[in-house]
Amino acid sequence: MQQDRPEESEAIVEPERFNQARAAQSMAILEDYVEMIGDLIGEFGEARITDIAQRMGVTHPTATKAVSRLKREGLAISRPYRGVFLTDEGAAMAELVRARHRTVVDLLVAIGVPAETAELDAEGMEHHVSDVTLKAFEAFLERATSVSDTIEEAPRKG
Amino acid sequence: MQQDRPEESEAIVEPERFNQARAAQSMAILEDYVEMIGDLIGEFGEARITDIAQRMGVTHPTATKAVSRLKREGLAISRPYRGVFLTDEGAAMAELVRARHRTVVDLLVAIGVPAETAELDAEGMEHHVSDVTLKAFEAFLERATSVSDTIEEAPRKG
DNA sequence: CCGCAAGTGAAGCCTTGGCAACACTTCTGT
DNA sequence: ACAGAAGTGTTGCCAAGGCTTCACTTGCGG
Repeated sequence: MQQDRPEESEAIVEPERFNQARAAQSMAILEDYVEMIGDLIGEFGEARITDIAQRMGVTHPTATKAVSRLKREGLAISRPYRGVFLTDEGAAMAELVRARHRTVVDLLVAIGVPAETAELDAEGMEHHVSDVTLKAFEAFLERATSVSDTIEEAPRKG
Repeated sequence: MQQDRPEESEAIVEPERFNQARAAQSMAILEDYVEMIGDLIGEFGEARITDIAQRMGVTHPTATKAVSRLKREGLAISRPYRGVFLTDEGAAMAELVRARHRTVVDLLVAIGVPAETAELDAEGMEHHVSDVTLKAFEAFLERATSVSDTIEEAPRKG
């Protein structure tokens, strides 16, 4: 019953994608928090633990712990009983994450996914979208947009 | 500096997508193991802990623990020092996961993502693709396929 | 048939990301 | 000015998913 085991090369390549997926996962929450803190600072001028916790749907100790990790990673700073702020690095990450999120949502919508579903699914998917894939998404959207312009604007003008 | 806080409705809806993403994440590893076990059974007639561990890129105790969880969830069965097998439920899940994986990879490729990158990114993304989105992917692929048929076959026939 | 290598299991540890409970600050209204 | 409410921090707990180490079965070769 036992056939030959896969070649060495296969055996080594296979697990890599799982390792990569796991690595992406460990960044995912950090990215979510950074983006959220960026949003809050944009809206209120500061990000408070309670607000972060509420928006992330977790309790405040969980948010505190996450912020600790962000500080350890050099993405955020904070002083006791004061708000949380992003470092330059953190702000840059927030911007990238936000842009990627938009692109993923736009792509899903362009593919034909309902906007609300796109928003929900993008939240989980976005963290696994590599730079290469992101570029492909952008290129596709550009093509799709010009096509829909042709279709939608022609009658309007006519 | 402090503006008004968001409306109640926003405050409640916001966290939902994170909760959903987290729930998907907790299923992700289960799905990966189930699919992998299905693959191994298909190839060798049985799935052994060592092989599962090797393919997943983890040590064997980790695989053992994962299998324990699968058994607890009713997706797999096993006896000490014997292989691991899927229940009907587990086999059904494996099939769904496999099909979804293929669809996601195909979609990425259709969008213009290099095959190898598509494979890597799909591994992480697939677990966050809802049924609605999957349906949209399938519909898009059907359209894209017929279009490329038109483009590719026309010159061939001419 | 018996011993040793490979495979498996079990225990214990780490980190992460949740939680609740409790302690302490800050802020606010009287 | 101060008491209570709201916000924040701390501590300790849990489960999951990693790991290493060690013990035990299995199964195969001599």
